[in-house]
Amino acid sequence: MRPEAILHALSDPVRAAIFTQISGQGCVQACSEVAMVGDKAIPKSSLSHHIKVLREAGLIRCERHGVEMRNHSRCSEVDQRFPGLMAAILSAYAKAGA
Amino acid sequence: MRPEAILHALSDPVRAAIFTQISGQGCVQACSEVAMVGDKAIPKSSLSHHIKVLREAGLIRCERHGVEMRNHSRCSEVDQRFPGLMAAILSAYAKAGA
DNA sequence: TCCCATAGTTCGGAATATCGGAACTATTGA
DNA sequence: TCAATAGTTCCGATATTCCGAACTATGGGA
Repeated sequence: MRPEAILHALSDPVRAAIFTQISGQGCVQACSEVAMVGDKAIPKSSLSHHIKVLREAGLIRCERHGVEMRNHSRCSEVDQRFPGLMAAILSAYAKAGA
Repeated sequence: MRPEAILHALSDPVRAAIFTQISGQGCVQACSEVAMVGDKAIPKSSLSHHIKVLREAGLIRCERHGVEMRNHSRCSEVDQRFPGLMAAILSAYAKAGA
């Protein structure tokens, strides 16, 4: 879980939005449920790539449940290792988006 | 001053190291003074590019003083806009580097 | 003034990464 | 076994990054 990977993962607004969705809603979402960012549809190959980047950065964990993949946020683990980082990043995006 | 630009700028360990140097030492450093990261020399064209990325992200300000360029950290301005962000990122790198 | 040294920037091509459509794989239910 | 759903992988187009070489800008002598 390297800081550069985390920052890189979240330096893409689309991935940041996906991660916000995943960590917001009870920490579980199938990929197809995050396929819209704003009013823009994300092609599924791109979505798959984004999910992979988030996973490899250690930000989410993915489990197959039947035919779908569930994405769990790993906020608390990240926060334990890098206190305040997630919160600061997400609130920066929230502030800028507003 | 967009969060994605800040995260992108600092998602490169070399740039993060350069920024740490600039914001550490009294907030002023000529480019040539940050040309070493660890024991690795940064080619000056790359350094110039890195400085530009940091500048465009709003993380530093550059002023020409005679023949040299002085780089000032804009920590406090960034912190005012996105509280805790800089500190969290730099401390994450510090922790990971150790 | 002219030339040189110093400090950065810009150019350009090679290496690398990203995006997204099309084809593929995995799982479930009929 | 077949069809449908959910993701992944492949691959070509595009965009980014890296860095050496050439260029620009400033100041200090002779």
